[in-house]
Amino acid sequence: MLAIGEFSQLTHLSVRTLRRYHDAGLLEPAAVDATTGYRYYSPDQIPTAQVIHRLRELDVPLSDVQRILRSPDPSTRATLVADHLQRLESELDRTRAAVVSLRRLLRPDPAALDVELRTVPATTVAAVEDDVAHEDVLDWYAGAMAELDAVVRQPTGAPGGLYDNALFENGRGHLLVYRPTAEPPRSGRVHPVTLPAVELAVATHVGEHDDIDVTYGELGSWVVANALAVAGPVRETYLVGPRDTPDPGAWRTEIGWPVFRMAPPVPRGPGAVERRPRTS
Amino acid sequence: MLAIGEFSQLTHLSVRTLRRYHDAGLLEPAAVDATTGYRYYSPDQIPTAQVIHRLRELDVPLSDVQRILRSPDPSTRATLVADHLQRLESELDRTRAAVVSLRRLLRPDPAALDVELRTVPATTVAAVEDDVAHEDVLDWYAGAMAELDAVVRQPTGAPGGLYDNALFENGRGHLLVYRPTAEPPRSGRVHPVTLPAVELAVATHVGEHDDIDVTYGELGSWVVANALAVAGPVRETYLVGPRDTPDPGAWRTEIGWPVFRMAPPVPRGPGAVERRPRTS
DNA sequence: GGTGCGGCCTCCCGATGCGGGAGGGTCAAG
DNA sequence: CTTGACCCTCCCGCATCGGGAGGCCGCACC
Repeated sequence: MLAIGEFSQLTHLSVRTLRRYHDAGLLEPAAVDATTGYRYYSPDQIPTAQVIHRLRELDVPLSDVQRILRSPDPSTRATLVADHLQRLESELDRTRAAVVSLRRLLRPDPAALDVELRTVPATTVAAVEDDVAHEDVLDWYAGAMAELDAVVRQPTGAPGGLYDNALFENGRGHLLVYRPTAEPPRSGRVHPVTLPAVELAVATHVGEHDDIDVTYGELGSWVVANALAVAGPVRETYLVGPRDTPDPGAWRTEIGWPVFRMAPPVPRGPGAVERRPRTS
Repeated sequence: MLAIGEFSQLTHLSVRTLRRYHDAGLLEPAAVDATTGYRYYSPDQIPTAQVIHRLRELDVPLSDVQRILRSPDPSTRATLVADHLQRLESELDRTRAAVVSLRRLLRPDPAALDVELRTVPATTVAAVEDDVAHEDVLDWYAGAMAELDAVVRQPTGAPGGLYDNALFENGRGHLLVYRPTAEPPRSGRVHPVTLPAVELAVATHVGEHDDIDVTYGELGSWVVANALAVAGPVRETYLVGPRDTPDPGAWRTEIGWPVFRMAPPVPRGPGAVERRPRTS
């Protein structure tokens, strides 16, 4: 039996941390003196303590560590651990993207962005839509696009998506991906949707999506500078993407921000009702 | 001028977060209405907001973000950013090591560790020592070893180190690295030190140090199982290391834990004083 | 000019995981 | 028994984010 200080030396976990893990039910001492409250650990607990230590180094939350330790058979355990490693991978991707994006932001003199104002008529397309949380977007997108591809046989244009602004503001929002086709089918999650007519401020993003936020920002600046206001979900159109060519440098994504001309500060005739709608 | 909600849409930062960044002095709105407290942002602030967003994605603390933004010339800025990328790199290393170590811990049936009890006489060696914080250990070690190598011309044995237990318990502790030699010189930080005689429980760790903590734990179990107690700083001896061969699989590190035989629970004669010292 | 609702404000609290420190009991060498 | 290291509990602070309450503001609409 080991006092907490000795156990601390053997496991390289601080005494404080060991007490916390006890309170959290993560690593119960083999014995606790009922009168003094002294914790005593068994040498058998060293491996467990080390597993906890390593998982914490991987930023696995304590609750998940507990779940891993509680799972009795090694295969469940291995699965849970593998899930976390997966999470680490995707975090790494995110980090990589942030670095790319940051580089572009800090570049001394960025090239001016080409923005085009385009009037888009209402269109009926085959679509998949859902309310999705920010962190699930990539997975959801992959699934939805795959389903669209499987169902839509004869697309008449590039695929695209509509992304609710609330997605970024509140962490979740309404997403819609679509593929234009002559006779939009109804199958599984796929169903016909009529996209409303809008006026779009359109810019084209070149390359991977790592730094697409920068293009978003530049487009946003342009919109504001031209006395327009944002109205409704952003539209992305995937002109050239990974499905078309493996070369990321050739990818082209159109970003279209629905805009409304701000009402000029002059008296208007009774019929000329053109208001800036609420941005929802 | 943009209200906070519009600015939020353009930058993909939540309204709450924008307010926090204002309070923190990170991103001051271009104008604040004195009577209502309404924040108004200029489109020029979009790039700044995005830089903040990206830096935060890289887990740069707000205070450092502020420092980066406040630094006027781009080269200082680039240096600060590069420092953080450096930090990310080393974190990545740490993560990789944790994964390796975890794999070994979760291996179904680990091979039993060979432990040897060895009596080591007092030795005078050339040493560099210091109080070092946990996170600085690797850098300190590299510098100290380099200095030793430069000064000690004719080593008579493998290099080694003594590592205070407090290093792991409290996050900082006393470190000493040494090289045995016939006439320990005194030069710069290098000076002669007499290592006290100890009885060591010795195990050999094979390969990189990623999972050396696991070996530590197994050695610790052995020590406790054999009714010994830890006394004093751990000793590592680098029998074969990166300086000897580039093949990590051939590296050999001896871990020696100073131990004291626990006093048997029988009355002792007056001269037979053999006590378990306090572990400090 | 009034109304309604969405946007904005401030302030407080919780989660997370770690450490610092106060105040006091326990253990074992001498 | 004394002494000093060790252990206990409890409270607070850190950083960053989100939730929610309670209330003012502004703008489209009538």
